[in-house]
Amino acid sequence: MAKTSLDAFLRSADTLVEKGKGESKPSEEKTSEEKKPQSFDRIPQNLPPSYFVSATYDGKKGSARLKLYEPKSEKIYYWYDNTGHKPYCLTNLSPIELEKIDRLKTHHGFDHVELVKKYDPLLDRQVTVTKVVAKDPLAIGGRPVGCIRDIIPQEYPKTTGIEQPVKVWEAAIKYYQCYIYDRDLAPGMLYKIDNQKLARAQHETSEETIKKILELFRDESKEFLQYIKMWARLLEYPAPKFRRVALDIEVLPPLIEREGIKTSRVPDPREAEHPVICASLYGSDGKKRILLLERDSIREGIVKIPSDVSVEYYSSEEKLITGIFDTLCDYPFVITFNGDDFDLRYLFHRAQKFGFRRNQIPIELGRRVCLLTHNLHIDLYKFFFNKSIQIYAFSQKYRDLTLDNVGKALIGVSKIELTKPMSQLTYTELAHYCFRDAEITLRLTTFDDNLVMKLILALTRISRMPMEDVSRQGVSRWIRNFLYHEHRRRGMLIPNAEDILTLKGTTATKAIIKGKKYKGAIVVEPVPGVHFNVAVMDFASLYPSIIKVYNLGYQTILCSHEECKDNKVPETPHWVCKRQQALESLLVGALRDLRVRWYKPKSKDKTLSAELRSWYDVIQSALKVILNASYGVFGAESFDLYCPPVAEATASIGRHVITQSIKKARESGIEVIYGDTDSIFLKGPSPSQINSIAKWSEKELGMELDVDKIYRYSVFSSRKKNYLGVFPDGSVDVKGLTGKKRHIPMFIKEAFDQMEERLAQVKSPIEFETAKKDIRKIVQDRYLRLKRRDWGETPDELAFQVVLGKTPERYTKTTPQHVKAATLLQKRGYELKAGDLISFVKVTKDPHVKPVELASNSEIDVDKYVAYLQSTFDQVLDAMGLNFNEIIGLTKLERFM
DNA sequence: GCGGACTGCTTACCT
DNA sequence: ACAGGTAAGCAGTCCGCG
Repeated sequence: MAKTSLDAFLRSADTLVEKGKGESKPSEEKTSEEKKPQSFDRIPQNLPPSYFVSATYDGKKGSARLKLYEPKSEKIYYWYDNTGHKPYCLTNLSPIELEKIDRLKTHHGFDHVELVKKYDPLLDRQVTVTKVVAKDPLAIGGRPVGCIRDIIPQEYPKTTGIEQPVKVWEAAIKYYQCYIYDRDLAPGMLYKIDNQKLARAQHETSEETIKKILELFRDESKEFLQYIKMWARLLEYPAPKFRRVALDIEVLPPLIEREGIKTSRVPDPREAEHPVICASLYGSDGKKRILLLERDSIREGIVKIPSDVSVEYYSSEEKLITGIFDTLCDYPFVITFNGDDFDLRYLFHRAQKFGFRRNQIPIELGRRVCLLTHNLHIDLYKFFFNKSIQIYAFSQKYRDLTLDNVGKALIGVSKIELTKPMSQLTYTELAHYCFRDAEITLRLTTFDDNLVMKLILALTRISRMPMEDVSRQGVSRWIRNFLYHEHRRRGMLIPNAEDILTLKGTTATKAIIKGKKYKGAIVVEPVPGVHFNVAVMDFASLYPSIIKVYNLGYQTILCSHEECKDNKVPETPHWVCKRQQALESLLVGALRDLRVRWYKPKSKDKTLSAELRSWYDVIQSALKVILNASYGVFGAESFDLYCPPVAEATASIGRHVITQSIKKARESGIEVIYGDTDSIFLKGPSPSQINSIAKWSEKELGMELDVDKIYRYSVFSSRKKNYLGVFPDGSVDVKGLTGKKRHIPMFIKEAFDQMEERLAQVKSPIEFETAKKDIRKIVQDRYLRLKRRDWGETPDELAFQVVLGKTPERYTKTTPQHVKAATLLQKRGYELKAGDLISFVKVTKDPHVKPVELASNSEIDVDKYVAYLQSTFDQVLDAMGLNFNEIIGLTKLERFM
């Protein structure tokens, strides 16, 4: 092994010469015979219980290939399908008619046809369709032209006597997904292989728990209970340890001159023109390695690297790349940050440049992804990019999608700052820089007891997708997938999106916002002022509850039965089926109930072990992510079961429910000071009043309305979605106020925070009066500091920070201020793209904005900042009976002038 | 030619 | 590539104005 310990590293000069001669060949040794069968190509006769983590189609074998993670040896094993399962699609054209299509019969991928019975959920009846079976999945629908789904004609001339339009179903489903559905497999669960047969491995302790869970739902229907049981089985199962390695590479691009400054461009992974000079591999097993390419240009003295990190030198780039590949194959899971688009893609092309043969590169190159042949690649960039994950799993803790930002926000570790170009770094600097990236990447998956890995596993189980897919795709795919799975399991035809739309595509309400498809939620006009003793009641998962209780789904909305037409959705012409149960209603309903009644309470149950509690917490947050999107997807055109009236009905029932609740509260003599979508803010309610409202809701609406939080007091202006509440423990809940928004200058935010601190101390209306005096002082002080231009050496504190929604060139309709500033930056040679954060200040001279890094104190337009200070504080001042102008000492006359 | 009223665009937020 | 509703600031447009 060409490993050099720290000591050797310090004596690097000698080592360099030695390797330069090529005497030590780490890579060749590692790929030798004894290694290979150990690390992959494992096709066992019998396999101890292993987690089914991924599935693909193997073109050479012509069958599904599953990857199983065996948690004891911590290795990936393969299993190839041996049941003869084949890809197919369905059509309503009869075998006789299909027989007449020459291009189908002679298609190289065509196998045979057979008749099958299915239930058509749109027609609500049994149908017989033809299953067109193919030899390989690409023959069905994988290619742009000439695949079976296009060959089966869409229209027939009248003379043929074929009346109904010809349809093809289920042709766009990925083969491995189809395989999972048909065999009712559960990704993320334990399987074993007995005599070459794949079978579920049971888990004893979770069966005990499932009995307990079922008892919670004794009143529910048998069908519903089955779903509770199915989900509980998937979710109770504990998670294994995932042995994994984080990878990060550094590439050396040439220097270019820009405005006299030497910089470089980000290397293009498709071209892979420049050398890979460093790679870091940070293993969950504690193995930490830095692989460096020897370069003549580097001379350096004594260096420091933590002693548990091994540093290895490679005399050529080929050997370095081989070294990386060998390690990647050693681990069942490989973690990167943007490896799909950079690290793995670069390595793939770079290896090709060096003439590596296809089987020497363990990377499967896709258009948007880079998977690994023998194991699994999780790209954390894709996972953290997911909006639902950002908001609901990590409550917006990170906003900029860079490794530095996510690292800082979630684990408190930043990237190492580079002060010079890559080419001028010493080995130590380079090693440190690269290593830190790999460290952050791995630690993003280990923090909070491996939260991220567990979350991905939980989502894998719910969505029934391979781990690689679930970590890369959005919530609408997850939801579509478990719904598709259920269709197959129950012998239901999976409808084509256009058929749902033709039959049930209309909405009837008018949205308040221009350009939206239907009316959404209600926001109650707040009662301005300071209110003491406020109880906030809300419906736990309102929309999922509605979907469950009102039996909503694409099948049941606007169904074909006369008898159901009187089962109207309030404020709409829509009706809901009384005969059939919607799949969405059952599946989403069961998930909701499990979260609210089991996982959420268990995640806080101190009698459980910390380990179990943490698992339950993962489950409840995975469920939260799914449930929060379960209504929205029906209104999203990109969703494959897109059904606008389902979304519209959900929102409409939501409005009905909240309106009824407000009415009930007022009738009980409680003042409702605010409400938004699923919540009502009650002023000074008695416990019995709260109790009676909760009871009423349960009985009349069939939904749980509970106290969510209590405020010692709350402050409302007349603005909706804008308020401040102080909890009994003194912590402050700020919603929607400008003072809390991320884009405002620190200088203003600081003043706002001071006010918040002061408000936290207020316990009674009397104390409020003295707090008001202090708040006046806070505002006054900020105002005077602005007037004195007293904010520091640089205008940094005054910078607004706004995200670029798109590349600057693509703002064609207007040019907002941050875009003006961005353009100025571009002129200086910065490359800007969507998602970049622009920091700018307001100045007196013409475009009135300037990027903060180009601005000086003297140019600042103080009046603009005073105006901004005013509008920020106005949101709370008027509620407290204060006036900004009066505070800063303007007389009425001065204000008028 | 200029200012006010208006609409539209954009971002950040709430549920 | 889940929805709609709200606030705020600014860009751009229209219209009146002897």
